Amino acid sequence: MSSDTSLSNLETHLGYWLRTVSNAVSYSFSRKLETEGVTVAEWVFMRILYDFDSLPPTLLAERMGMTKGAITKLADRLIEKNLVERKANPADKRAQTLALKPEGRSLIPRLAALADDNDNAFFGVLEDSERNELERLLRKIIERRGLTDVPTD
Amino acid sequence: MSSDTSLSNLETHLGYWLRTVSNAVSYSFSRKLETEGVTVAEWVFMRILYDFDSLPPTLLAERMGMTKGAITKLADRLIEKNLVERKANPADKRAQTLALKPEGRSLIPRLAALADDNDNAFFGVLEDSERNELERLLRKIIERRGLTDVPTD
DNA sequence: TCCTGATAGTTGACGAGGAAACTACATTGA
DNA sequence: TCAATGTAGTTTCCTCGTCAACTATCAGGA
Repeated sequence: MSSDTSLSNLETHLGYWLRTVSNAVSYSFSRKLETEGVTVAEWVFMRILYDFDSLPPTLLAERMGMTKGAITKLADRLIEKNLVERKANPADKRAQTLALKPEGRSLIPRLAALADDNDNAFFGVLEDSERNELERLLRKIIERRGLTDVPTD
Repeated sequence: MSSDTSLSNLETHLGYWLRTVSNAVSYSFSRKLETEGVTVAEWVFMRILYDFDSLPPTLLAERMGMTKGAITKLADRLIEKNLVERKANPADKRAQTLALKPEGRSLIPRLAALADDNDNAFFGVLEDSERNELERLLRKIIERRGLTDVPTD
């Protein structure tokens, strides 16, 4: 139909493929997490907290590539669900710190299992060497580019 | 600190890396497209239409992995911007068809250039062979899994 | 014919982020 | 000491997508 044969195609952009696969993976993951009443962002949030006693919202925002505002709301939701708690910082009344409650902590293994399942469902079709290569390439992009292009406020 | 050393880590999931890179790429792309007053979804929508005289919303939805409802709204926005038009189908009064207006069509080359730029900015750090491999792996996943895990209504 | 069930597209409620303005507190330095 | 500036989080408004209910139309029998 169209004319200009030299015009780049959707499929010629790696960003297109990346978005397509990533959306499918995340959508499927969100469906699985739904059974535990949790979203993908909430999983990431909690999984990060799992490795720390507590973290300030700003750090969470940075690690998750989200704005502070989004973290405030994410934390609100998790507190509402009784999975996370806010702790005041006596040394600085502006600051606070977020931590998993025992209820949240005990949920993590089940969520991790779902994450494993989901990853397998998609990347299990690749050979081990291919999975390694995919990870290497993705890491390389992040490494070289930094994650500069992400909302920071 | 945390206890269970056998628990899978965020970074062990390819889905995590995929999401991270994909978000960065899309976010950066959306910033570039903003200069032309268009979103990423609008670009994809228009680029698909560019290769056809016209398509029914249902087909667009399928190709884009979005719901019919989202397509309705996306089309509304593009019509509002005078880039796309709805055509009635005389043979079936329920059906309709979407097509680029000349204004929309003439915008495509500029948008394609931005897509090229963006792709380069991220994937230019890879060797040619690495880019090919990345595309191959992503295609393989889609091929084997189908795009079953995407909202369908 | 007309009734039943499928199909095309729309709508409204909702959830989740971004942007930017805002509040409260802290720090610095004249 | 205290004004100016900086920093931590919150809030409001906006956009965009899903979901599910809805309208309109069509197709296939009894």
